[in-house]
Amino acid sequence: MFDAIKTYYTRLVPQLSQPEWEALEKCLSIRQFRKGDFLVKAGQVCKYVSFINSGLARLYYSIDGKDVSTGFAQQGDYTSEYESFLTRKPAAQNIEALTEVEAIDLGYDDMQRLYKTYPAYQEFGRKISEFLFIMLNQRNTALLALTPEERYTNMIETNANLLQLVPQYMLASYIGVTPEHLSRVRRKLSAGS
Amino acid sequence: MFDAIKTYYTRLVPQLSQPEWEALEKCLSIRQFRKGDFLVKAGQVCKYVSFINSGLARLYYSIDGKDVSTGFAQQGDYTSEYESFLTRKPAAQNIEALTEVEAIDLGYDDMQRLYKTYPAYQEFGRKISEFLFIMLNQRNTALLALTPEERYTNMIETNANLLQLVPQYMLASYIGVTPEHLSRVRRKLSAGS
DNA sequence: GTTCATTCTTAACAAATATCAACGAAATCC
DNA sequence: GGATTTCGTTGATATTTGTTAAGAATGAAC
Repeated sequence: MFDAIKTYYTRLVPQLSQPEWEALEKCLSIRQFRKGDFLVKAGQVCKYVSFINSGLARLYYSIDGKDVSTGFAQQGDYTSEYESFLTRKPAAQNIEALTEVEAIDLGYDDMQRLYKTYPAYQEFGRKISEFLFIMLNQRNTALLALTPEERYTNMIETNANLLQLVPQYMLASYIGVTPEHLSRVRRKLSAGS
Repeated sequence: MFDAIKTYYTRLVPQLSQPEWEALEKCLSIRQFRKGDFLVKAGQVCKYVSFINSGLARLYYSIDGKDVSTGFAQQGDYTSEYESFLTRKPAAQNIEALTEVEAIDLGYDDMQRLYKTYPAYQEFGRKISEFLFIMLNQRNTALLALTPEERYTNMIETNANLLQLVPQYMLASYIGVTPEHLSRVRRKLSAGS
């Protein structure tokens, strides 16, 4: 049931003991989502960090009626509106299931209790936060330092599988342009090669 | 000598014991910078997290010969090219002293040793990482959801002191526009009020 | 297999912002 | 306190990207 998530934890904190793992396991619960369902709705507090056991979800802002995607979570990834989760304030972003999704949730109170009781989970929490910081920072760097065209070719190289799974207009906003403009970028790229 | 930084730590981890504090204190060292000096140079690995004991520093990318400021650290703030510090890879950003700066450094190896030895520092590291994530996420949200004008007025309200201390062209890139454009934004604002 | 909705592409036009260049003001340095 | 550099403003123009609208392609539903 929780094999995949256990692998995830032991990769970050290899010395996790059996009792520690069991304490965590007791806190985990499974939620099922259908395509189009929301794991998190903007405006509501994000109550969980969710491990994606299967399926695909996206994280996005809804601004002036337009979506701006900021990330995608696949099987084996963690996802959360982490700022909301940490601050207990309403989420600015939505998390939506792009396919059927099975998520393994860990709630805020349980997480704080694990932190208090087991130093190993402090370490896990630190490493997760560091990881999320690095991801966000890399995305920022790319948005600042690269052109839309470079960000798109980058994506082809590093996230080829997402190009298959995600509609192009979602990738467009992730890359930081309109769908129309991404279409132009693609045409230009295919002409020049 | 280390009063300010001790306050900083005990605010994040109130239960810090005397031996724990002393273990940290042994790792701290002070560096002095003159205006224009670099605390961190892009291309080199960032070796420290630095507490600003006095003065003002800025964090910025240098892209195509142009600066893009991403943050400012004042007295009482921590600063670091944190992605480089965590990953031990060359920094993408510079940290530059905008005034004389006195910084209290904590090195990577010492930090890892503190993490290993004292759970309290795991907790500190977690909270710092969470904080940095939230800061970065808020900046992202502002860049996505607000106009340059809104970001500027926001800054007036929340960071009034920085407007005094930092040249306008650095604020411009922080806000995400050219200095010329910020100048026009300001003119428009003063006309309309 | 036809219909309907969704997605992608294309083109013409519009808007926001950048670039370039010049000038004036302010601060800094001998 | 004059000279020099740095900084901020302004205007003309250029570029990038967004907007709107239409149609083509794709895929799902019946």
